[in-house]
Amino acid sequence: MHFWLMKSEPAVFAFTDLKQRPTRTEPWSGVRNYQARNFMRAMTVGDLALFYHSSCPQPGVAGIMRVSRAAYPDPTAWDAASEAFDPKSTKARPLWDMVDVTWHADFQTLVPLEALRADPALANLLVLRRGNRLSVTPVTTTEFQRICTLGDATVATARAW
DNA sequence: GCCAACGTTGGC
DNA sequence: GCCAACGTTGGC
Repeated sequence: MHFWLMKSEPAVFAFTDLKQRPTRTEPWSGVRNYQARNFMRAMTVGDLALFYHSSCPQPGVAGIMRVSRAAYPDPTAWDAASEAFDPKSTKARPLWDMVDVTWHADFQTLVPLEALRADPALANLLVLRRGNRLSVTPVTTTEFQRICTLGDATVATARAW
């Protein structure tokens, strides 16, 4: 069991969008960074991930999702019509992977970026590092639980630990 | 819109 | 393999 933080611009795909999907599940496509891809490859089904809203009026952690399918090839990479198209990736030799994520639990409140920064217990959180741009990062158990406390997550989350 | 930080690209 | 140029990210 590992914990992660995954960024998305809410104007493109928000936490509520995930919750409103018919199966509350979405493939996390479009990651085009090797380090982030490798983190996704390290994920296992059942891992929990914080859904982080970036590039928006209120950046912060919006809720919790669960990895529901391990890494598999990202088809948007070989779709010429996709913004995430990458000619270096082919069906025969896929370069980019994605995982499926499923809504897991809401927070009572969004945990704003400034609250993450203000918390001494989160001093080493990777997403707070200067200039960090990784869209997928690992989070320690302690950090994950701390952020859940800040967000006052529902009991469903507590049971999953 | 600005700009710092970082990853990627490509010439050499 | 170096490194400058470029593009992108993301907070402010």
